[in-house]
Amino acid sequence: MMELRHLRYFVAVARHLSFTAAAESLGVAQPPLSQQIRDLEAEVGTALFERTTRRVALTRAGIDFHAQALAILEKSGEAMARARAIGAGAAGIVNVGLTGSMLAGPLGRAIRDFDIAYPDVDLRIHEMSPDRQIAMLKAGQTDISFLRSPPPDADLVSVRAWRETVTLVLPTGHSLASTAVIDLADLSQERFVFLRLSDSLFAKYLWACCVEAGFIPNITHEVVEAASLTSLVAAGLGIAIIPEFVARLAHADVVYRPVAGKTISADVHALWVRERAGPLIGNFLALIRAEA
Amino acid sequence: MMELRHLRYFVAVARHLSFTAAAESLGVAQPPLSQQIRDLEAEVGTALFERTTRRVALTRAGIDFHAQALAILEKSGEAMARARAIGAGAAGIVNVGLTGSMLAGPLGRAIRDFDIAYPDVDLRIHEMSPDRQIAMLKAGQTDISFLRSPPPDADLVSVRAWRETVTLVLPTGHSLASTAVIDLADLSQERFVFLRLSDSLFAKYLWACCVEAGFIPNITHEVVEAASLTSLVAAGLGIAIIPEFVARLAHADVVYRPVAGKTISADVHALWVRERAGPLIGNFLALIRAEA
DNA sequence: TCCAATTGATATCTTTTGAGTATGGGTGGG
DNA sequence: CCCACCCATACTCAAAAGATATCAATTGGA
Repeated sequence: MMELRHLRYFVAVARHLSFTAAAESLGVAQPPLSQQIRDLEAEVGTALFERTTRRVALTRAGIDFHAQALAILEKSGEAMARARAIGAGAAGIVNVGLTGSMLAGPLGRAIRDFDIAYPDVDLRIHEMSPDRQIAMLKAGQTDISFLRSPPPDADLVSVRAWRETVTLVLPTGHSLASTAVIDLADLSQERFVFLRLSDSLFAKYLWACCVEAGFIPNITHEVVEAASLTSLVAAGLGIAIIPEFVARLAHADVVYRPVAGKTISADVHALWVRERAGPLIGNFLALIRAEA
Repeated sequence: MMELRHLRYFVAVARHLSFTAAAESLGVAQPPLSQQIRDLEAEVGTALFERTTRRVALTRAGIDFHAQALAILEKSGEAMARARAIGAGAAGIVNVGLTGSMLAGPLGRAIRDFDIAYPDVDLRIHEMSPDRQIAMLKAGQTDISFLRSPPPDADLVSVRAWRETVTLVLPTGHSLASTAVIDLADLSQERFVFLRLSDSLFAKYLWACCVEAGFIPNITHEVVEAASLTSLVAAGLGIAIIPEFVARLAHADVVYRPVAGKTISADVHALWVRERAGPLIGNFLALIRAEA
């Protein structure tokens, strides 16, 4: 059975056109080299060298085989190097699931840093709704996803990637639009747009903050995507409290105001399937933490 | 050192996702298989399988390596098959040198037959002057050449490929143009165009035929290419005796007449460098002889 | 023309390593 | 909780690769 050794030996003899010289370059004695070439020729079924005791030359079959052998040896080395790089987390593909409003924060900078630090890694961004992100993760179509306060799930690992502060969003004509310092308790009579309470831990947390401030928020609409909140506010359907980085996506017709008093924070979590966690996920998270 | 065996074993395990099943399909026991995979992983430097005692799965590095390994194994088999085919004379490249006037005869049909019989052989035709053909042969740029009566050469093997009869070429207005039977002796007072006597054995042979017929030909021009003779006759510079197949290339302004009496024949020889003679040359010549 | 030097092939012995057998350990199913 | 299945480990054996010594053939030079 042909082995790469045969090819290595063959290439050496073809390069030197001398068994003695090739053997020396390979660090073996000449007779075993002759033996291996002989075995190779028997396996291939035709002579690859024309040899007199004085000159060694490639046959036509040998010339063709030499080109093939070089390619095979190179490909073998490449395959090992690639596998090694992937194993070490320096190469491969990472499919990242996220919502569009996520890129304005540390994640956007981390992606840029990652491209520079790991040029052999193909980082693919998939912008999706939060529930679709969960589905894609479980289907194995994405490797990691970033969500604001996702529901707990037994199959998924969830760690906090970074924490954002929040900001109040008001329509431009709102009575508080020109007020500099607004406390949460000042909003007790307002109508609110919220993230959907059933799957957003952040929404539940906000609710609790309102209750603590002494009122139950009057929620007129619940949406799934954080960036949609701003649009609803602009449409005059209520006011909202949104993560700071979402506010980076500027919108006419609204104004942003900090919320005074107790600090309200929005956590972004990274999620992945435990069994599919490759070394790249760790590398990526490390970069995000460096940016946050 | 990685060998093809490692790849074969790896691919088998990847296919079955089971060491036991893979070992059975390979015809080896399971422990050596485990050992070889272990060695491979050590060589590559990263795990290729994730194995519990219950399930075997490819790692990310393993998935990539599997694709590479399949490609390498396929390429290895191909390389062997190709070399074997070339060695057996069923594949490769044959560079054929010839003059344009040669293709009208058995050679043209043999080339067609050869393309059908040996589809993996690339037959390349190089149309050249006779002396250039000799130079190309010696330089190793062509493998075989076809010449009418070439000069003997110690470096070259020369065998008769086929024999053609000859025909007399006259300008249309010639006094013998309407004569049915013409004997060589009738031409003693004519002006002739000949192939160059210094390198054409055929020309020397024709000269000898004329002498035998009782006259010394009055040669007005000597050329190198047989097809040129017809053009010179058409131009009224003399008459010529040319190989039969050259007459296939019809020309206005000339008429062809057989030469009565002793049969005059033109031999076409195949030439090649003895050391560079591959099996394809023999195959090609066999087809030509079948057509002749 | 002949001798010496060089090179590849052959024979034999040694060493390496791949393969087989026996067995242990861990996990999932009944 | 135990059994069965599967991969890993330990040990032995055989096959094959490698080393050494030697032969045969060819070429270059005297």
